[in-house]
Amino acid sequence: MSAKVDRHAAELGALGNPVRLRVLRFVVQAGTAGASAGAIQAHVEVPASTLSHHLKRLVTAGLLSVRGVGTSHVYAADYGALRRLTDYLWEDCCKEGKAAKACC
Amino acid sequence: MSAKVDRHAAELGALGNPVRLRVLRFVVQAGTAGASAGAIQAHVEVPASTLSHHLKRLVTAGLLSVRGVGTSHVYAADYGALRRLTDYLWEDCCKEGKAAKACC
DNA sequence: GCTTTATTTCGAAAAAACTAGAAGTAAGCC
DNA sequence: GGCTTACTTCTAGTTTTTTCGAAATAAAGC
Repeated sequence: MSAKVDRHAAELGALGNPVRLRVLRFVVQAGTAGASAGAIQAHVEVPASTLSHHLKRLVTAGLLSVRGVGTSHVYAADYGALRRLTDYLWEDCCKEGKAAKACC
Repeated sequence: MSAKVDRHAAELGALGNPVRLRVLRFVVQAGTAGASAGAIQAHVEVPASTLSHHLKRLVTAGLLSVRGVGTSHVYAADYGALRRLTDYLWEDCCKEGKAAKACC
């Protein structure tokens, strides 16, 4: 029960960095085909070793998946995980509020 | 333009901690009336000084607002900010994808 | 098998986050 | 004015994050 909060907090923490957030959005926009580490690097413009570290964290958090294609590593978004995460933030919104309809 | 990414990354970073995520959900569920620091503390069970630190960060990130009521400090969620944040993650989803309808 | 290309792992230093006890502030009550 | 309640700020120690050059790995092509 508490594991759920921890997992989602880890996911949010993974997104709580400008470089990683830009990476995630780039990959989300790339669709199910995903994007290679090289393509991502061209977009975010950070050293390869730094990017690799950030990609690893996004994968560990479960927001991205990797697959090897030749010498390239292709990253794709886990849309299900992302949906569950955004839904979680709004879960039971205003359940205590009486006259509160404006919020959700 | 880059400020937007940075701001949202700061918001996500603010949510990237189990204690703060539990706080946000509690306050979101409390509706527009909000919840006092004391009520929040009873829910998350951390020392007052630790909680105060976390609350401050959520306010600084713009996800929560505070107002003083007597000796109490009442925190309320900024539903607009939260909505903009969750929308941002899905913005332009699959815009590069051809046969990708399943994701969004 | 050697070279190139693509990316990850190692290592190490600087910055930031997390935690919490102790002390401070501020409103309300007697 | 003094006491209580409700929080916040100060201070400090520990852990985590962030960064990136250099070295390592791994698949392909010649």
